Amino acid sequence: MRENPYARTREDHRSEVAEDYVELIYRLGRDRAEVRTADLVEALGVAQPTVTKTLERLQRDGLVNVHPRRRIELTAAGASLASDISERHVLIVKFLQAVGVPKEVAELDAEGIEHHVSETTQRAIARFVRGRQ
Amino acid sequence: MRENPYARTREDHRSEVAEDYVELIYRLGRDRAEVRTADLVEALGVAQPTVTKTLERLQRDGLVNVHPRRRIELTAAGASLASDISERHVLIVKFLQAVGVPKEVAELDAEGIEHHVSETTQRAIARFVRGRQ
DNA sequence: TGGTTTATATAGCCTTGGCTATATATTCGG
DNA sequence: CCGAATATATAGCCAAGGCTATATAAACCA
Ligand SMILES: [Mn+2]
Ligand SMILES: [Mn+2]
Ligand SMILES: [Mn+2]
Ligand SMILES: [Mn+2]
Repeated sequence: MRENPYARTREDHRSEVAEDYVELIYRLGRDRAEVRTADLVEALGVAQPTVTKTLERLQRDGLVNVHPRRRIELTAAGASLASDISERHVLIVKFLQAVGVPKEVAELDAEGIEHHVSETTQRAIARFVRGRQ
Repeated sequence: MRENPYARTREDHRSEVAEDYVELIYRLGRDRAEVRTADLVEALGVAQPTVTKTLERLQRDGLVNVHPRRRIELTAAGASLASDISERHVLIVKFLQAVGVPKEVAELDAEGIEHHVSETTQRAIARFVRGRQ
């Protein structure tokens, strides 16, 4: 029996916030000495209690360790997820740019698209991007 | 000041369920004499009360007219939105197929991706797809 | 036509992910 | 080192979009 596309999309969305948070923590961690709640508030554009509460869920799910009123760290699982989604993000931006989308717009769209690209599609895109360098 | 990609994605998601419902009602309406709740339940893979409640929201927002215990119709606004999103859906499937994604997988991924493709990107994709026919 | 089956509505519950207001802890400058 | 400023935590609210259980209406058919 054929998979239901709407169910797939709903499923994608259940991991979306987690993916964005760990990717962001991962990326910020390369610049700063440590990543703090305020950094995420700034980057995500949501209210501070939203970040605090979301981090609790991510901790519950084993993706981050939060040292209260101090820094936020990725667990091994969190770092692994972050590096996967980060790679996918970069690839999608390149892909969109390759077909003529301006970088700025590609970045905006990729932030949403990245959560809906299957393994199979990711491989096809990677081949395509490689093939035109 | 540069737009926040996370805010854009959150905004996209606020119209996503509406887009899928009207697109589906539109598409089903071409086969069947009339579209009923049960048809949406089947296609979406959610429980029946979920569809009933969602239709109430869509009616509140002026996208559908629900004749209780009878058929569901699109308003002019609903039909217009449906035709836009339907066109985008078809284009994305073609685009993915053009870079080597199997049709089945393209359909699955497109159902999520379609909600995150900007006007600018849609135009670029359309040019690309046209250019290789 | 009446009884059974099927479809829809209604009640009530849950989690996620938003928000504001405010309390409390940490940090920084004088 | 203390007070002000800043950052974080906590309380409490809300809407969306899921769910199950059950009541009721509509459709079918013997
Ligand atoms: Mn994202
Ligand atoms: Mn999405
Ligand atoms: Mn969709
Ligand atoms: Mn679609």
